[in-house]
Amino acid sequence: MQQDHENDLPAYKRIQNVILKRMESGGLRAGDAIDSERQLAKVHQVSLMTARHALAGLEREGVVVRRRGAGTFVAPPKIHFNKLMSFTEQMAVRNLPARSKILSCTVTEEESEVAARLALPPGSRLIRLERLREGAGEPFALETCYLSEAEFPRLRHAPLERGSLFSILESEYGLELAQSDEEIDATNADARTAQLLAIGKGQPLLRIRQVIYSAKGRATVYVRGFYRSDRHNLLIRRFR
Amino acid sequence: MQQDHENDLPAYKRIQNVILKRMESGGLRAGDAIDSERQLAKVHQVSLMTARHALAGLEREGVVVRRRGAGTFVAPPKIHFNKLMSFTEQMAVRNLPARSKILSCTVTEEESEVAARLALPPGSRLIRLERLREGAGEPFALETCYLSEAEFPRLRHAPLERGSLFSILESEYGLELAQSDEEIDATNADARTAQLLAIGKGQPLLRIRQVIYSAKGRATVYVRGFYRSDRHNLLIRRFR
DNA sequence: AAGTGGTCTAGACCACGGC
DNA sequence: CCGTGGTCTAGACCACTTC
Repeated sequence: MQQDHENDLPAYKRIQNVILKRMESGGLRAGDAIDSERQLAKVHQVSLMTARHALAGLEREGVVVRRRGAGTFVAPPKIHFNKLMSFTEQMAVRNLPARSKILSCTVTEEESEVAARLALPPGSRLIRLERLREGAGEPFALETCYLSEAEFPRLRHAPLERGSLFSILESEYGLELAQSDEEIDATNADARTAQLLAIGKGQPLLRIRQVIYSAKGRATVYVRGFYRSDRHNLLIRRFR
Repeated sequence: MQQDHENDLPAYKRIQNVILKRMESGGLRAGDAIDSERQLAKVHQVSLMTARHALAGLEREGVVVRRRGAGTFVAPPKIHFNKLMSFTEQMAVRNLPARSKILSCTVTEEESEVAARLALPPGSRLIRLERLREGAGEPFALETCYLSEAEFPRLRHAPLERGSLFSILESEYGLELAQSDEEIDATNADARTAQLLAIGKGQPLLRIRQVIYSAKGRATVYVRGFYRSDRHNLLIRRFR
């Protein structure tokens, strides 16, 4: 007997899922003890190394803390540092209602610099989507994102007003987003941006230019955003 | 026979060290194949699981890439994203000469908000060090950092003009810096800051407020910095 | 002393990659 | 096809924490 039985997941992942589900459902709270390796091995009918593998994976992801001699415990609620999240998700964390107004959605062939950042030849046809982001009824940010039209042909006619772009990419195109590299600086609002964001001209803005990569390492989306610095705060964690 | 022989390191760490040493010495370059699990097991006289454990650890740290069916390879040189670096170190990466002008170095008891961020009681005596950072002869940033005077009594009389604060803390006080949490937004330069940074009043600045933690998890340094956005670009990597 | 995680063994079969 | 990493077994001893 070996490997999976009921479905095609490896045993260690099944164990992880059981634990994760118990945490989501509230059965396990921060600080609570998780079943020990030996208990898990017995309950799930696997060897000790497999139970260990499951817990080690959860520890690497930060959802669990292991203390020798003591046990394995649910990690304290993690603040989402350096997490790539859609605007919708960011607002959800803050418990704010999110809305997006689509200002334009066109195809351009003349943004060669953006094309280069997406590793596409100059002159490539790019979907250019400009959106005004609102949280709690207040304008929050002005975001322009670019994607290859060849790669996402139907996207222009998708219900972009409703769901987030991230979720459409993930569900409709099976795209798995993995990471983003971002370039951050400060600028002053020009007249149009100021008007859209309902602030005075010359007010300071955070400018974030990000290249979002898929799990396969492909540069997939380019986003340039201007964020009201009185409404938005970037939180970053760095390591030595 | 089991566990270590020649020294008190676990076998999997000894294997890792052998590989790391071979990479440092140039014997292994980016893209080169590492010995397979089975080879390592045979060479180091350990079981397959132990050799696997060694490679899995190296992969987690990003020094190695594993491809099923193909092998394990030295990872491409990693660009240092989200790395906590001193100003001096940042300049060194860019090959720019770094200089700092100390504007003031005093003790304050009235910065209760900063004290709170360092987990000190309000009214604590704090060293307050204000420095103008210059790179390539141009003013770059205005940084004010705070430390507990009780914890670093001699620091005020250290040669701060010369070495970086980081290196003094690490060498003189044996302090091991581990991470920093940073809050980033944009502001406009006020009159004094503008003059010091040699820019026009109202020009956009990146404001970074960071709490630097020691390896023991203790909040040790608080830094508030204003960075010329025309000279400085923040690079960040986020993960999904 | 009892229980925990950390390390380790000596094998096994599977899925995948490159030739 | 053969070699690779991925998963897994059924145990073992050690170091540590908690009681």
